[in-house]
Amino acid sequence: MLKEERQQFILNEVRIHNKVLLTDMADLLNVSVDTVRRDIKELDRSDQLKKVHGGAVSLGFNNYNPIGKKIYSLEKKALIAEKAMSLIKEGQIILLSGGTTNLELARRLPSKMKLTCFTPSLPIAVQLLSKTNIETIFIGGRLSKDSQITIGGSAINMLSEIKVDICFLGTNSIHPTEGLTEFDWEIVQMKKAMIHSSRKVVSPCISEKIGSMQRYKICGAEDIDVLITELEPWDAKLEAFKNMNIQLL
Amino acid sequence: MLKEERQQFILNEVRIHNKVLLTDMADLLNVSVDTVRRDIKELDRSDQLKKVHGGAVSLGFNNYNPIGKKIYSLEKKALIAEKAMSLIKEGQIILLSGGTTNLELARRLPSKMKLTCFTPSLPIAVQLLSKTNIETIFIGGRLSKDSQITIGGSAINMLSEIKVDICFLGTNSIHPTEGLTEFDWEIVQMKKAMIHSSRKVVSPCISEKIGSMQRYKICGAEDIDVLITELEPWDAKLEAFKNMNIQLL
DNA sequence: GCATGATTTGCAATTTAATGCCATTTTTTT
DNA sequence: AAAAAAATGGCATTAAATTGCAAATCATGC
Repeated sequence: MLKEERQQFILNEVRIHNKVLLTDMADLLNVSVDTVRRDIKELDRSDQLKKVHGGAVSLGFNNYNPIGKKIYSLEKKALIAEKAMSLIKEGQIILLSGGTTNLELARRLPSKMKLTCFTPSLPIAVQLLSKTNIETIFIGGRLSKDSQITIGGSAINMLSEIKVDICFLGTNSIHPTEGLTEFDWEIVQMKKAMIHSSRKVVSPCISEKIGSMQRYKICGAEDIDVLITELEPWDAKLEAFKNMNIQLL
Repeated sequence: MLKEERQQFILNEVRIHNKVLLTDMADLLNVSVDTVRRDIKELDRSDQLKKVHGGAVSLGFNNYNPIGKKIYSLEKKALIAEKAMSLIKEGQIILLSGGTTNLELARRLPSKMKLTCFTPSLPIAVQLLSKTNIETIFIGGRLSKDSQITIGGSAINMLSEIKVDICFLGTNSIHPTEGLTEFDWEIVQMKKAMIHSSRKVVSPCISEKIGSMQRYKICGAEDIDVLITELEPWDAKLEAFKNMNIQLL
């Protein structure tokens, strides 16, 4: 196998997953990690990806958390995404907020399923490009560099003009009494607008985030219709949500 | 077997597989690897493929943009992008249409330059994410899967609400008398709206596209302010544009 | 037909590049 | 602070490139 092929492969993996692990690449390509490291170093020097400790990430899609940890919670997010899939039916209009869990969901949407999909998230839009039967409508606005979604008046304005069947609301913090909270004020505004534009609100949320709280409130826990976690339905952490008319998945 | 035949065969293999191994070719053609090496060297010198350690790959083998399309005539586009850079000044508000030439331009924008940048192009937005001082505003709308830009009423609407200093209008076809033309009607609408929102219209355009024509008209050649090509200013192809009050770069 | 010169091809010696391995240092995680 | 994972730099091994050279092939003009 040519060096160029290998590098192309790595680049391709990065394009698809937004990140790669050195060890995975070494495994898949049957070369030593040193070689992959050298390849990634070259690709980094030629600005085709960004080298990070343990692997590489695609340019622009900055992974602020270390890559190893990310992979770990990725499994939970994958599980949540699988569950979320069961809520989606052919022909529906859905709205995907940002966040890596929703990105996992977007990745899993079958190419053959006819859907209309609104999103303010750049990585999700990129992911949806490859799904031939999904019509993607991007919510325009000012791009926030760290969350990689559009925010601001123009985006909220565009949201105010739509009504979708289901909104998958990437959730950073959820608390039985305090509800859904966020660190960033502008994102709060976006999420409020999203809830307002949706008939049904689904909150995919990994268990670590249950019970946590941040500065600004988006809505009460009772305002969401479905809570999806990677936990089994009888888990203690979910107890507090059981008499709230929330469907637990 | 003639040398010509052999080289044609190699070229064909490259076209089909995007790569060839030196040893495979030597085997298939029953000649020594030295011969194949010499053939590949010749083909490389005449720009028909790219020679690499151990074989050859097709031209443009690793010219991928962030979303995964190959960029052809990268060199020319890079040159145009460099020229275009000279038109941009700190603090300006610019509008970048889609197209790979503009993508090259976006790639070159210095991270430290303060700019506000509107774009309906997904790859360009991704590229701009990593530029810390550039505020990016994404024009929302329906995403066209092949051009990877947003189109449709919503996008045009958003464009109608802005006014920028310079618009870099990726150009598919330009003709001295027929003006700028496009194949896709929806993109025509977008480009018309972009022109309308801009004080100054710049058309970066590789020389192959000069003189060509497509189905729908965007605007007359005289409606653009600057034409940037990779050619020298005295090139014959540019003659027709010289008495049109267009700045040539 | 065949001698001549140019081109093409294969071979061998040498140089260069790619890869893997390992000891050491740095970074990350616990 | 200790342990684990990853990065770095040096070195050895192997594969490939380069160069020079000689043999083979070819076109040509006589």
